[in-house]
Formats: sequence, structure tokens, C-alpha cells
Amino acid sequence: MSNNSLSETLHQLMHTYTNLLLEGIRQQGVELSVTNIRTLKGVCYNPNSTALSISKHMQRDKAQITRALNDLLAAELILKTDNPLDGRSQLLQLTSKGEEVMTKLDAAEEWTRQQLTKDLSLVELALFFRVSRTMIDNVSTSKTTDK
Amino acid sequence: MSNNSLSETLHQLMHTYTNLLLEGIRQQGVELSVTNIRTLKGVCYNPNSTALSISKHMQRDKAQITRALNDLLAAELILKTDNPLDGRSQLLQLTSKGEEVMTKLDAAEEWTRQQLTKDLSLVELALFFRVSRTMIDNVSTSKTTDK
DNA sequence: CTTTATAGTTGACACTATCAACCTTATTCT
DNA sequence: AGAATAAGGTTGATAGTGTCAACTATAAAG
Repeated sequence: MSNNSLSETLHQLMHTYTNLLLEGIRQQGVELSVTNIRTLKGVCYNPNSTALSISKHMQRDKAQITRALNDLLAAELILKTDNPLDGRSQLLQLTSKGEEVMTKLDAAEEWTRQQLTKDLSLVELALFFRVSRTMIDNVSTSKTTDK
Repeated sequence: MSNNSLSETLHQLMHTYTNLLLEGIRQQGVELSVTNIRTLKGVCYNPNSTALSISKHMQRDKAQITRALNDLLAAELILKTDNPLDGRSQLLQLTSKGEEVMTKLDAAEEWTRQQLTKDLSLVELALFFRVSRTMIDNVSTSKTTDK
């Protein structure tokens, strides 16, 4: 319980969330790491995604994306097809197996959300999201403008 | 920016926070990892702390604490003294150098908090903390009771 | 048609988290 | 007291995460 600093609160919240999410994912019989799951979600929700578009979208390192995509390819959850508009890149899409897994992941994520937020009103939750977004934007906007 | 799920929001918030905190810490001329910093804070804010008390307090693995304490010892930020009440454990305390570093860390953390929350009212922030705490407790209490 | 930029891959490294095995000291039980 | 068991702490191993730099290949600009 301990410290009430922003730092400790965020660390504990993240730790709690991640473990609970993994538990939900395992319950669904899926064996992917959180990073790979996020990447899969990226492919799912971004039409005509490429490795770079996902990297930018999630603000994560290209290298990490490459490796995650390799894992997803090996698990036959996604497909790469040559990008007709650019010989350097490939377009990404889910396989039908990937779609199935996404359904399970959505269920796991929803289950996790319910566990975490069971005592919270919609208003509280909405404000939580809004505050979180404000914090993120407070930093990332100033970062992108001065570069 | 992308997905509004709880998952993505938390990941982005954590990513933003951690990087900004590290930036603040580096500005203060401190070269410690976030884990070591949290451990140092644990020693600082828990009187008569031992490795185990810190481990429990922060809900982190014993092994991780041992290694963090070794780093802090090597950096001469903490001292171990034999626990007169239990020959298996040692009591931990900050050295004067450790106190100095803690002062810098507090400044860095405060700077980070200000950056992140500059557009937020005290009421919003308090609610954010309360909601976070509720989420953490929603899970950790049910975990500890059914074990 | 050379220079420069972009998409993606690979290697290396630091940090974080978790588990199991182990050693030493305390505690409990008989 | 002595054996069994538990608790504090250390170590090794392994998986996952995040970041940087170097590199290949294509594309775009001059």
C-alpha cells in the first residue's frame, strides 16, 4: 500500500494491470507476451498497416516491432504481403487464426477492465481517462514541437 | 493518438512518465535505474527496513531487492547493519551520500509531476489518485484474501 | 546518375520481472 | 536437547521490455 507518490501509484497500477491482463489472456488459452499482443492489436486496428506505421502509431522502436511481427508471423497470426506502392515495405493483415486470437484478447481485456473498475462509476472512469490523456499529451506534444 | 483502451492508455502513461522521470533524474546528475531508485526510496521511507520488509512493502520479488540493494551498497548510498533481533537479516539505512541523492530524487520526481500535471486541477488529480488506488485495491485485496 | 532519405532488419546491451535452488539462522515440536 | 520446519537472504537462470547503432534494400531528389 505504502507511498502515495505519483511514481509509486503508477508503478503499482501498471504492475497490477499487466499481471491481471496476462492472467486473463492465459485463461483464454493464448500464449503471447503483452508486447506481441499490443502489436497484434496494432495490425488489427490499423488498416493497411506496415511495420513503420505501427511503430509510429504506438510510439515504439522499429526494432521491437520487427521482432514482434516475426513472432506473430511464426505463430501464423498475421500475413505480410508486398506493398505495391513501396518495394521496401510490406502490408500487414491478420490471418483468420489471428482474428480468432483477437476475439479472445478483446474478451481478456474486457474481463481485466471489469475486474479493475468494478467499484468505479462511469464518470470517475471517464475522468481517469481524461486525466491520463492530458498527462500523456502534456509531455508528448511539447516533445514533438521542439524537435 | 490511437487506441483509447485502458491497456493502451496505461502503457502510454507509464512510458511517458518513466522517460520523463529518467530525464529529470539525469538532470540532477544521478545515474541510477528506476528500480534502484524505488528501492532507495523504500529504504528511506521505511524506518528499520530490511530486505524483506521492502520486498513486501513494494510487492516486489526478494531477488530483485537483493540485487538493487547490492547496487546501492556499491554506490555507497546505503548501509547494512546486523539486525540485533534476527541474525538472518540486516537493517538498512541511508548514508549521508544516500540522503543527498534522495534530495535530488525528490526534486526530480516533483519536477516530473509538475510537467505531467500542469494543466490539471488539484481536484482532478486527487480523483485520479483515488481511482488508481481503487483499481489497485480491487485486485490486490482479492488476491491476498483468497490465498 | 549520384546523393540522400526511408523501410526494415539485425546485433548488442541495459533494465525489469519471476522462479527455483540453496545457505544460514529461527522456531516449533516432541 | 535434537529433528523438522519455516523464514531471511543470496544466487543462477530465463523471459520480456526498451533503446541505440549499424546495416541492406529500395525510393526520391538533385
